[in-house]
Amino acid sequence: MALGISDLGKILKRQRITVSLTLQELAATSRVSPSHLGRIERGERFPSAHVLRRIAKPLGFDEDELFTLAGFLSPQTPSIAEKSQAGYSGHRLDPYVAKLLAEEPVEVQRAVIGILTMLKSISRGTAVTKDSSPT
Amino acid sequence: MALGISDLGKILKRQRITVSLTLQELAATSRVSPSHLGRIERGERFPSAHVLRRIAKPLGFDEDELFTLAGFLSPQTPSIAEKSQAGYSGHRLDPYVAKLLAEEPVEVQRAVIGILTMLKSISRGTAVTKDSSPT
DNA sequence: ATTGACTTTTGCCATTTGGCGAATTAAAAT
DNA sequence: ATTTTAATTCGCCAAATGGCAAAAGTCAAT
Repeated sequence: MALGISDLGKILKRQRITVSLTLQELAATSRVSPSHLGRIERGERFPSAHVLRRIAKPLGFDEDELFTLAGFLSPQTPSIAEKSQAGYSGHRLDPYVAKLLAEEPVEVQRAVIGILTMLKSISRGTAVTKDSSPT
Repeated sequence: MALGISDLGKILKRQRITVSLTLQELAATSRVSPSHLGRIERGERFPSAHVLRRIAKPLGFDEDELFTLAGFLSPQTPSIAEKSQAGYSGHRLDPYVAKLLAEEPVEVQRAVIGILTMLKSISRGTAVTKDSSPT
């Protein structure tokens, strides 16, 4: 990881200072003890996700921004379903398909995959590549 | 939060089963000990963010999806709100399904929907072995 | 200097996470 | 059935988190 624990501490402290909060004040609004916050800032402790979440807004951070900073979340996570519309060029899930399928219960979704897998293995065996697909 | 720890465990276990991994296999690819994974699944331990992050991809989850599920991230993310919020009771696209389907060309994806629609209309209208049950 | 009110740091401790190895349970194979 | 093998759970332990209360350290006005 590119980001050491003490770096995170420095970032947090700098941010706390620029929003001009004391450890106690931040502790009060975030419900994390001031001593613990202090140790986090000087790199003696590593904040858990819960703590990170609590101090995010009081410091003016986005939750996932802080998570990324802490190395919990990787820089930008491409979500497979909707989020990836613009991203993935070759392999992406058609939004219309995603929408329709999402309305089915999960068991049905999985069953669909099961059927698809069967069909694929069948067509692998019999080699029927007919490309006469109507639009 | 609406989601208890044992729910998360159940979710993780179900997902592990559907991708057909054993605890040891998941442990191997995620570098989390099988015993710990087992305890997490049956709700005896709560996974830290690090662990959550490690097991996300092997299970076919999105990182932030799992984080949201675990209550670390709030489901505030604009466009995908329903994905995690309406969440585990119905109207959401299973990430594993999405992943597999996304690897197929769009025509295949559409064809799958076509088949699904056919099956639904069949089961609605006639077909399915009806033994003398008047409605 | 000294008192006073704050802010930060430190000691100590309860609780939890997570790993390792052994034991138990489940599954296969002979 | 029994032996073999793989999978899950249990016991124990090291390490880390996080809180509380007391001990510094700061800075102002006396």
